[in-house]
Amino acid sequence: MITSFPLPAGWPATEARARAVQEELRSRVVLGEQGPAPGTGTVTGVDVAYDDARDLVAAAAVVLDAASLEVREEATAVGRAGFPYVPGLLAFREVPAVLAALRGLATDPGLLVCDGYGLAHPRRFGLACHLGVLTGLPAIGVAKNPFTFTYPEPSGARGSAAPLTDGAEEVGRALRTRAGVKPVFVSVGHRTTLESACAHVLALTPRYRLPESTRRADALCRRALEEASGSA
DNA sequence: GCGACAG
DNA sequence: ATCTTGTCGC
Repeated sequence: MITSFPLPAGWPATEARARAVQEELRSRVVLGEQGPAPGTGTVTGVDVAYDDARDLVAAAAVVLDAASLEVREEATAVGRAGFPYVPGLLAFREVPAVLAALRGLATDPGLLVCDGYGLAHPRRFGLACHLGVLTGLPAIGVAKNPFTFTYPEPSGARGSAAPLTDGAEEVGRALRTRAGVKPVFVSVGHRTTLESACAHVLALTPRYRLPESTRRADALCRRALEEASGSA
């Protein structure tokens, strides 16, 4: 079923307003909190898939048991994308759909694992920060690319990490989740620390480069998009 | 001005 | 993100 996503208060219509919203909301990011202990409670992966031709966006939220990585609950939401993809403004394209999917969960999401950045962002307010602030949940960002940031290559061993930097500032970490495979780029979203975020990511990657939470959410939102496209 | 640029 | 064949490896 295709729905119309409710937009959060003050939702911007232009890029300039969107950047202003980021500048304003970033003061609400809570840093320094330890956050949930890796391997305990629940962890929720969120991801979004698109069908640009039909202007469809599908979001998925998959709750995993943090210890066993078994799926506890899943939810999806499909609707129209209300914002184009603009580097640095990804959240405005994905947040309404993700919030709709999260509202469909009965289980406590625990930690939110987002596909993209948190503090590793031009204005230090990436998708993971945005979702964290709007939901109040602890959140982290796990991206597949370093974006505009730089990092020294971490050693080839799983678990090795190197700082992801913007000038002299460490905005995240390049973390090797599989030996000899390109690292993932982890950053803090809300209510947790970079060390804890990296520990969570390692706990979520026993076998593949990307967190199980992300892989499950990715597969689910693609499926939801297929079903919606087929019946539209 | 031009290129780069999370998903 | 998405478009796409074959291919190497566990």
